[in-house]
Parts: sequence; structure tokens; C-alpha cells
Amino acid sequence: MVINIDFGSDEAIYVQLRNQIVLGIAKEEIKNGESLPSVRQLADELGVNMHTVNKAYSMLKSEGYLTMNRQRGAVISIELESVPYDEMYAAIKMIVAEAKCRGMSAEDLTKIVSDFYERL
Amino acid sequence: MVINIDFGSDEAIYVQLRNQIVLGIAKEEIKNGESLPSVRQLADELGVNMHTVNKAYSMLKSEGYLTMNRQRGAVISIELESVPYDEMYAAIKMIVAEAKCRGMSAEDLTKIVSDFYERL
DNA sequence: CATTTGTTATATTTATACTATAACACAACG
DNA sequence: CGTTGTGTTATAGTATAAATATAACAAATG
Repeated sequence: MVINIDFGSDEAIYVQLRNQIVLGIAKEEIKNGESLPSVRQLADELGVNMHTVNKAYSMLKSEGYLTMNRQRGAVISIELESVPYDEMYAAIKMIVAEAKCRGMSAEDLTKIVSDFYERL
Repeated sequence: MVINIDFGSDEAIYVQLRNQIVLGIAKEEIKNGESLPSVRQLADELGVNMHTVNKAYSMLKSEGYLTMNRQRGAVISIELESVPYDEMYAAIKMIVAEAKCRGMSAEDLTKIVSDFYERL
């Protein structure tokens, strides 16, 4: 699973990391039960501080994407059942609003969404 | 058009403002050609600094939602044709990824999207 | 001329992001 | 038992962004 950080981006490094890992899970590039590199290892690879990676992992942990233990590192274990949909819905709401402002119909938008889903 | 700021939110005030105005436009609570309160006036209403409101307005201006002039204040004039879709697509991509991780099908997700579109 | 508008400028405070080091607790390995 | 590699916690520092506070300027209105 390839991770690429854009240091010139306005998006925080730990957010970029978190997002790319979520994408990796969705694409099944990394599957349930498999491990991510340790915080120190990945930090070294990316040329980033340990705490930045740890922040991303902790975020993913609290979101129900993985668990962490001292031996096997960060292990993917999807348990999103108990994670609330609030933030996801808020994000969808904004996208829908912007799409409508752009003159897109509901069909236009759902077409784009399902296209993204296929290409995942 | 009612605007409500959550000072306890982790979302920046100017982003909350920007989002609610975009929602207001999408809901047609405020229409093309109509004016928003002046930066000083809205800042006063919300108990917020003038520059915070100005930042939200400037953002909306650069995104093609409105224009500003010294007399009529911030006037809604939607011109999103030349505004790139990059950020919107990036946001959609992440939502699709998260939805798939949650076990939602493309149909599940598009159903939610079109529901949001209707309720707008 | 006085008022209101957006605009620009400067400075300060606060919060967040990121880095740097260090130490601790736990389990595995030899 | 000692070493190594984990996550975890702590502390401190720097840099950037958010928000506030004042002030002044330019343009148009009444």
C-alpha cells in the first residue's frame, strides 16, 4: 500500500495519512487482520515525525478502522457499527448543497458518486 | 436566512459561516441578486470579529458564489462554471471510501445522497 | 460633509500542527 | 536475563492558522 505525502498541501499531514489509509482499506489494498507499519517505521519512510503518524493511527483507531497492540503494531479491524454517521452526513450535506448550486441534478450527482464507487 | 455559530465546534467560525451560506443558497433561502448583511453588521449580530466574516465572504467570492462592492455589500451571484471541481471530487472520494468501509453499497449511498438532495 | 461600504494594515492572543527527545510498560526473541 | 521493538505518555519548542482588536483608507450615497 503506497502512501504519499504532499508537504505543500494545506491539508494536515496526519489527515492526508488518515485519508489514504481509509482509501487503502476501501480499495482492499489492505485487508482485515493485516498490519500497517509501526509508527516509527512509517514515520521514517515518509520523513515525518513519529507523533504525526501516531496521530493518524489514533484517529483511525477512534473511528473504528483498526486496533493497536504492542506486538503486532496497528492491525486493521473494521468495526464501524458503533461509530456515528454524523460527520459523514454533514459532509454529504455540504457536497449536495454545492452540487445543487452548480446546477447539478440529484441524478447528476448520484451518477458521479456511483462512478467513484466503481472506480474505487 | 438564519445563521448559527457553534463556538464550541472544532470547525473554524469562518468555515461554519461559509457552509451555512452555501446551504442557504442551495435551499434558495437567499437568491441570486440578493444581498447578505455587511461584514460589520453580521459580525455584530453573531458576536464575532469583522475579519472573521470578511474571511468567509472572501472565500465565497473566490469560489464564485458572490461578488462584493462598496455600496450593496455582498451580493449573491452564482458563477461556478469556471470554478474547478477538484476539491468537491476529493470530498466525494473520501465519503465513498468511508461508505464502502461501512459496508454500504453504491445504491445505499446514492439513496442517502438523493434523500439529502430532496430534503434540501 | 457625514455615513457606510469593502479593503488593507498591524499587532496580539490563542489554538493547532509538527517536530524533537526522552522515558516507560509490555511482549517477543535469543 | 538482557536486548529489541512495540505502543504510550510526557515535555518542550517552533511554526502556522484562527480569531480578535484597532485603525486607517478609498469609494459611493445621501
